[in-house]
Amino acid sequence: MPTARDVAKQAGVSTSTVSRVMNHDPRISPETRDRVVKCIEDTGYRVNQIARSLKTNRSYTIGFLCPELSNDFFMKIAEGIEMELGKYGYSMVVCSSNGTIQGEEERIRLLYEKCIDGLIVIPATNSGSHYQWIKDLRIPVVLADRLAEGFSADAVLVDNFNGTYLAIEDRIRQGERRIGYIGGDLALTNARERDDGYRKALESYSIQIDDSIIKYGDFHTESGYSKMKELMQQENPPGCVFIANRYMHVGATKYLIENTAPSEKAVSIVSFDDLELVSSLGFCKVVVRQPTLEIGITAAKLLYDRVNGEILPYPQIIRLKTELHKI
Amino acid sequence: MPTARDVAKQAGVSTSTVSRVMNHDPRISPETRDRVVKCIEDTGYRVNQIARSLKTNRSYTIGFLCPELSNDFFMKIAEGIEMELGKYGYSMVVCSSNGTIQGEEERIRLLYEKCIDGLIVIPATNSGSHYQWIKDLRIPVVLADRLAEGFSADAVLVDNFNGTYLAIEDRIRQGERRIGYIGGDLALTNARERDDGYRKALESYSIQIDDSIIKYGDFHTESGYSKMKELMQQENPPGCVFIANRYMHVGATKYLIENTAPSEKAVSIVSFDDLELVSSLGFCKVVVRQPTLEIGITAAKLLYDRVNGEILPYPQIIRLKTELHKI
DNA sequence: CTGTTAGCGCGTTCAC
DNA sequence: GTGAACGCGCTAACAG
Repeated sequence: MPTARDVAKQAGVSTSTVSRVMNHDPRISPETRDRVVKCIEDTGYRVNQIARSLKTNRSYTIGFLCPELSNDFFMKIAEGIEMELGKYGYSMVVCSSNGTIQGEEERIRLLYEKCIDGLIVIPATNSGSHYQWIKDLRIPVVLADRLAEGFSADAVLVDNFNGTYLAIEDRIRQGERRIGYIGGDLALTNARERDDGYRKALESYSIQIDDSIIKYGDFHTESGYSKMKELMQQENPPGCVFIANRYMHVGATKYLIENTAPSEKAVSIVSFDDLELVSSLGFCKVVVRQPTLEIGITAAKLLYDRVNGEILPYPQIIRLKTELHKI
Repeated sequence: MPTARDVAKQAGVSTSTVSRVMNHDPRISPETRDRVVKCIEDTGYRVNQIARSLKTNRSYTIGFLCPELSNDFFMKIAEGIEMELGKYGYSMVVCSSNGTIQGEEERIRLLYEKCIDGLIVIPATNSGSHYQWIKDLRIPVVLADRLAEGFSADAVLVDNFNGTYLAIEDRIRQGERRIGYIGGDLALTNARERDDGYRKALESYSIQIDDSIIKYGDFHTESGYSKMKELMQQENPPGCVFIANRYMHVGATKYLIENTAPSEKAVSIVSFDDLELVSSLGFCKVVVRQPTLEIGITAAKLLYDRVNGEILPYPQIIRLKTELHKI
């Protein structure tokens, strides 16, 4: 591991000169620069970012905290973040909170000790007061996908309400009157907004809300399966079901495949987010698509601006548009 | 951001004492410790890991480099790594190589500058000579899922050959004689091993290899679709097809759903890795399951041992068992 | 048991 | 245009 000193010695200059060359300081003679550059290449010298960070107080590292890693949706967001911040030489420490507040607290402390320049988090629960701690330490925080109660901060979300509203409206216009609902945990703001969109759409068309065809899962596959089962086993099942996210959509579809005679396909599905395959299966008629990669990119841009002291109104709540996609 | 000095001043001790308290140095009087601990809590002091790293030459950070982030398989591995190394206070910088050597080179340099203690990589291509650079700099490297040519290192893989062999054998015993194959890019060692397993199984049962029903995709959904299409549009399509990974399995299944009359289900599928849904669809009869999370955990353990100078034969090539799962 | 000293590798004055 | 000197926050070596 050659250091600046090694390069300096070999080039017959001081370490400050090496530092200047590394940082493209203009007031350095071409000859010296060339000589130093050559020695840098010869020795294979690379700045030690740790040492640099200590001096400059910037780590060029940001944290990404989400409830779980093996989740396509979260990781698509991560991908967007990496794409965007990678351009500026940032790297990303990825942490899983395991869906708990304790997990989040632990990870946040860890990230703070690592001197991250900023943090992007997908809240695991509806509670966000513990984020305040790191924010007070002057680390910019950007929420993604969901808001958190008790914590006001920059956030990048999608238009859950309108997306859902339009999807339901579309089904109503197709003549559907009895539309069931499989939602997510209402503690999560995105789940709540989708819920609101569903109810508001029915209300707008003077359709009575029927609580017996409204079920709440946890955004995971199994709950999609079991909730769809509950719906279908009623004496008067809905003719169409809205499902609030992709994983529950998979589970619900699984139930339908296993329990529907090939001829009927009585039930249709409307869903937030689709998955491969699902569209070929014939159950799903309409999908609300969200710009997942964009969520990451936008959050990264926002964080970048905050880290670099860009003057923006606070907080920035950015809503990205969803898109109604008919299959 | 309070520092050790602040705590020291407040507790009326020196910074080394604070440091000792932080590091649980036993030779420190209970009274002093208590006083210092109290001041630590009062000030909200946390070690600056950057400064610590500079001194100790350990960052307690490892790198995880993989071809893409929005990939369930890779991220399941990442999850395993985080679970295991998180126990020891490590965090993980996640980078995407975008499937290219240049991407890998870039990221590796970045990670080196960040002074990672070790690196786990899922090779993007069959070429691995560029990993040598960081290994020569005394950073332990562990490969996951695939090997890379021109680079000998620790690796955690699954038993691709046997897994495939047994799956094919099972089908042969079920009376299947004409078994097609949709493989991955043979540049990847895991794809090659699965290929060998397929061929060897046919050979063992004296079944002639028929190149017209052997196709190669790229492990992504679209290629699964198009290769299955090619197979099915032949005059004499296979009655059973082995598919070498989950994403191609999804694509292939998609083709079958869209092009198979509900009554027939003429073709059956055997696959490496299943996905939700796929098992309910009736096409897939046998799946070779790999312990994905375990790959990550095992790679992390191995890396941990290397980082901590554990004496182990070099290189360690660990093969995890796959499991034949009938649906 | 605890304080003093030195230095990790770099960037940044401030001289020259 | 370049070098010497200092300090970022911490830990390790040596005293006492």
